[in-house]
Amino acid sequence: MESFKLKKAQPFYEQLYHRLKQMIIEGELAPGYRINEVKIAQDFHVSRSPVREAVRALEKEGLLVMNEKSQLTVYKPSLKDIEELYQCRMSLESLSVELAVANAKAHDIEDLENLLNQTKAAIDDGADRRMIIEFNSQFHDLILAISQNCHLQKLVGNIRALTQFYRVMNLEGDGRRETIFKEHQLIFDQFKKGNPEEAKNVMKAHILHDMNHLKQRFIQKFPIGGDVDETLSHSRHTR
Amino acid sequence: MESFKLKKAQPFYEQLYHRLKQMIIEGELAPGYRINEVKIAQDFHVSRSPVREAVRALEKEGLLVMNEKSQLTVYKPSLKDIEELYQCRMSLESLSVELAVANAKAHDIEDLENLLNQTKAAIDDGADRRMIIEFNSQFHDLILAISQNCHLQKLVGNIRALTQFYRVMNLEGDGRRETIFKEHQLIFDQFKKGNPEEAKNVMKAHILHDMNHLKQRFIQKFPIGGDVDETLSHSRHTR
DNA sequence: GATGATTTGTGCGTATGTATG
DNA sequence: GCATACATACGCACAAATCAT
Repeated sequence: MESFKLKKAQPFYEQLYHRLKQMIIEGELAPGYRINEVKIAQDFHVSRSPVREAVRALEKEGLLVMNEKSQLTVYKPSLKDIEELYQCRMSLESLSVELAVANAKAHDIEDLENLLNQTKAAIDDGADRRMIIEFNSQFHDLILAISQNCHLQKLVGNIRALTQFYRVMNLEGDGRRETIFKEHQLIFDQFKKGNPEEAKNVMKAHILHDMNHLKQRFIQKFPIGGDVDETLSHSRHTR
Repeated sequence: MESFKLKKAQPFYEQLYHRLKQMIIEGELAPGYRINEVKIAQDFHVSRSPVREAVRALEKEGLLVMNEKSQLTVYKPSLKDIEELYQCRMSLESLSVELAVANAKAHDIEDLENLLNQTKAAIDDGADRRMIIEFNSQFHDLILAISQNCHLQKLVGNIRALTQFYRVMNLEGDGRRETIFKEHQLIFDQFKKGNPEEAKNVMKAHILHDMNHLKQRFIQKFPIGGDVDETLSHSRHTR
């Protein structure tokens, strides 16, 4: 049963879109899980109309997948997806940082520095995983914002939902927090130097490292054929 | 022996999505035009439910824009959009061609060559604009297909709708058909040489040239503030 | 296959909110 | 402001497709 309360502010379909997205990314809706419009509607105490509209949007983002028989299931990560998505990220985010370095005003650089300082403090405090993930995401988002290209932001947004699937896994392993932080620092250095070309290279290397780490973790966790989970598709009879 | 499969009719919301998209790209629905769900539903003799679902999808693609008061209007091109979108294309399609050159099998290279030959023939025949646009798009699409990265294809698809807005304008001007063809040829040369790195550069240059040409045309056509059209918002009383 | 149970697709009524005069 | 017209958001009912037995 779902106890999430709907606020009347945004339209229902909008709120449902965000909430369902969050549920998928956080694993509340397991990969491969079959979605049922009626059940969602009941859980949220709304009709199917807004649910359907939200679902269409999630489909376009790849978080929900529809088969030939109009059945919806939750996105299921795979090794090939990691490779494909991180190739895309390398391409888009290296453009992002290139533009950002070229555009950056003094206060932008300050913002980045503050964010890194906060992150450093959080790491030293042994802050919880969720917070580190959040700070790391913010670093990439801030650069994106500084780059001042709305369409680029949208595109990165389009795959972000899927890449966030992997953010948790990305922190697993020895010294990952520190490694990622150091690489972010390297990117920041190029902001101070005002060198877009080199910033691009460092960003590309950073995302490549993440990708390689993820691929390795993924193979370790799901050695056979890359199938994430077959057992969860039955957890449907909640109601 | 192959069994003959009948296609099941697509759901209305799916068909509406494609049709509306086409209408927007081809200018049947003018930029800035205010969309009315009820009217669309009446025009297509369906109810508002499938219209709403189609509209949500188009919104996510940026072809329809919703303002704070829940009013929908058709996307309106701008100079800044040209720059932003073509920067994104440079990034994504240079990745695309890089991967494609690395992956390309003999038959892929043949396919590309055939396509270029057809294009050449069409240009020499003075074929109609629509056909040239189609061939040029196919060239980029084929490379994308060869690159074998589904997510990359999706991302390019996400901005394609908007860039197609500009494809017509892109052919306007002296010798544009020939110029574009020559640049496609240069890209193809790198396939034969099997040089991904250089293919990338040539592709980037190609899209940059298109962008610069478009910006110039755009300024010529809409000198004041980049506003495409104010007069068309009235052409609604079709029914 | 035939039948009942699910689930998706679609039409339509109504409430709420927004523009217009 | 006020009344009217109109657009959108949502709920609900029924039809069509699919699944299970």
